Amino acid sequence: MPLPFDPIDEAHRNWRSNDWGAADPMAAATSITRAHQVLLHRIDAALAPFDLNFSRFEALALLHFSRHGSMPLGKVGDRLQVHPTSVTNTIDRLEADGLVRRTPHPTDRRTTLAEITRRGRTTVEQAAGALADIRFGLDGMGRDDLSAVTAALTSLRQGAGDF
Amino acid sequence: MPLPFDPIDEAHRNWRSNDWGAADPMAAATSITRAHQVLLHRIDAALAPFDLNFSRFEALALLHFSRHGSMPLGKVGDRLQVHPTSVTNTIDRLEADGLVRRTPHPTDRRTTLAEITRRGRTTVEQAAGALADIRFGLDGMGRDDLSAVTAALTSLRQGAGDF
DNA sequence: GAAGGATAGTTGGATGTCCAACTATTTGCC
DNA sequence: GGCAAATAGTTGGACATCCAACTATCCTTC
Repeated sequence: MPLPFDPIDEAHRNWRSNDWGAADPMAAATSITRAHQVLLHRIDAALAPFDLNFSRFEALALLHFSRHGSMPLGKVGDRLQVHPTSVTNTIDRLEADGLVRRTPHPTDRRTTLAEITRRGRTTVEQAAGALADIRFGLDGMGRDDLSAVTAALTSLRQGAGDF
Repeated sequence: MPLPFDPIDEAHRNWRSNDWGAADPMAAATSITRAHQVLLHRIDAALAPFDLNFSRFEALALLHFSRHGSMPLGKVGDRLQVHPTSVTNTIDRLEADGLVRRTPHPTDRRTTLAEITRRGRTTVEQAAGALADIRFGLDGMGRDDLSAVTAALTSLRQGAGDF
């Protein structure tokens, strides 16, 4: 049941004809919002067989690529740009599924390390394959569009102080 | 506390060197996810003085631009691409704040109309101004980047069956 | 070397989204 | 006409995210 017109294009026209200002940014922001929604849905569907969602997958992949297969929880949050409470939640769930293990930091007793297990490694590799199969939900976008989006959003992320 | 490197770029390199496949789509999907997170935070902050979030603002703007200032709840969900439950929640809150009013459909007694109030109209106009002031959280992106993103994501939305 | 402030992680509460199931109405079909 | 199927909206439950507040530990500074 697709709409007979592009809703964002329609909104864009309305904003312009009513002089609400910033019509172009409005269209871009709305596009990003909707794209995120579509992607998340597709990605989570592809990860469901592994009992993962995108957040848990990202955390697992981060640990997998880390030098020692482990990392302080706070650092996980910094890297994935999520709130400490979300890290707690994410790691809780991964630990319950045996994909990650909490370990005390060798010298700092405040710190807890998340360490990926053997099962975590095999799972994340299979899950990565599933995501690659669906091209991260981006089917329908060509190579050019892909790199255009990534490049254009880099300045936004930089402006937000990510790096 | 920005990271000393671009985390998505880093992930991109890891994916390539480990032959996990679809490294470009991965980078694009992760960029969109993070961009959405940044935008939503900035937009919600700008809307907070009006007791609105982005969802409620979108619903209000949709009603404002509608021909009769009212629309069936289901149609609101179709246009904003959100679940019926979310529409109920959104309209509940708008109605509690006196920005919208539920009205029975004149001929179909299953249907409920959401009708924007006078206060809703003045609020949405002020809120739109606040969003225009921050360029929808997209400061840091130039005109070209803006239109590039919107254009590139159009094919994604179309592929998702939006229109 | 002890006190005050910073840092790491968790808990509880609020919000928002989705899904499954439900009620009430309307439509389609014989 | 009447009954099955479709449609509109709501409710309750699951889940994820954030914020504020809290405990435990470390660091700084005098």
